[in-house]
Amino acid sequence: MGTGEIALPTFKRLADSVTLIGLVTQPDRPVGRRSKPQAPRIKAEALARSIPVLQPEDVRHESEISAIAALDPELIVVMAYGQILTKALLAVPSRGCFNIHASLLPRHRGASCIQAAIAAGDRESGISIIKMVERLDAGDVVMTERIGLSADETGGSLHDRLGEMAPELTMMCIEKLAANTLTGEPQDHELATYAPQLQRLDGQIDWRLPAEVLERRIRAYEPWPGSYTHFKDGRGRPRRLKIFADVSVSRDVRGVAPGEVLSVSSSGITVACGDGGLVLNELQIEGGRRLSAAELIRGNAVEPGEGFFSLVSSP
RNA sequence: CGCGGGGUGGAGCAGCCCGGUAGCUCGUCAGGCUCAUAACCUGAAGGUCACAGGUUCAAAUCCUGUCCCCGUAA
Repeated sequence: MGTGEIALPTFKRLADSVTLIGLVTQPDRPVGRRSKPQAPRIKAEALARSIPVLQPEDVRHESEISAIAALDPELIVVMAYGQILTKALLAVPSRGCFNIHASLLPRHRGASCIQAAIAAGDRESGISIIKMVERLDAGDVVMTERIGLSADETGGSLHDRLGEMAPELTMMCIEKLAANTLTGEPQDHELATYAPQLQRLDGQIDWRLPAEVLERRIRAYEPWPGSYTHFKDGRGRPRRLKIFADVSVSRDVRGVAPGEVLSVSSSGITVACGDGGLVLNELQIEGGRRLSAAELIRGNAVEPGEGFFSLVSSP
């Protein structure tokens, strides 16, 4: 069971190595500019291999569970599926349900575990495979693999690295399971943290936060949900400004209101934060292309003293 | 036909509302200044103003249609 892109490498590996009797993934959702329903990529992969695909709107429903049970699975592997499995479903496969989770559990349980690791400033993250229980991401850990995070790590880069790591670990897990040598270790629930699902609005920057926090968050939220703020253009219209992960922290910034532009040069636009300042190097005005600070300055008059701001003031 | 921006010399933008053959910053090329330079000075090249049709003496600018790019919603 899986939906997210991160599950693709593992899905392909499983399809090549074991008998996949079915894929359960989220229904096609309308996405994009013309609201075209779009199928998860993993669905196309499954169809190309003639693997049956189920796309229940809600897997908690009895009829959906029996449809899965009808396939008579020995094992269910879950990765970035997007729905919570109920007790009844967890009991379907004879060898159980295992979840491949993109963080070092018990740290960062939940949907945005990858972003959370970077935003929290963690030095390392990794993949955990757990035996699933009813409580979200709380089952015994059966496999773990760690990797270090680099200083310029983004959500996207970590996502891809973890996605590539998962197949190997998954296969090891399955081999041990087949040999009856798989053991699990209970999580220390006291240490658990939760990373709730992110919304677009979460990408709005609150300049009152310390620059270091924002810098990490901007990296974590790239490319999803992305980071943005607003500014007033030449005609005074508030316009959305996307901020990409090429940012750095500027130290000696004092006595300036958060959100105020401190300096503008081809080497970046410096904005005051709650503590310190952020130097923005790569930006995109809504409707426009993604530009370096140098390019943006040429056509758009950004002056020191102007304010960047949030349209929805967060409490 | 979800909502909203936008398509103007190589790049980023202004001009469009109040029609009269195009401007700014940067880049490129040539020359100069300089120990030197991404700095400065002088000059030059480079644009069917997305495309098609319409209105008009005259359209980047007004009207209609088409294509393309971008942001964003459930």
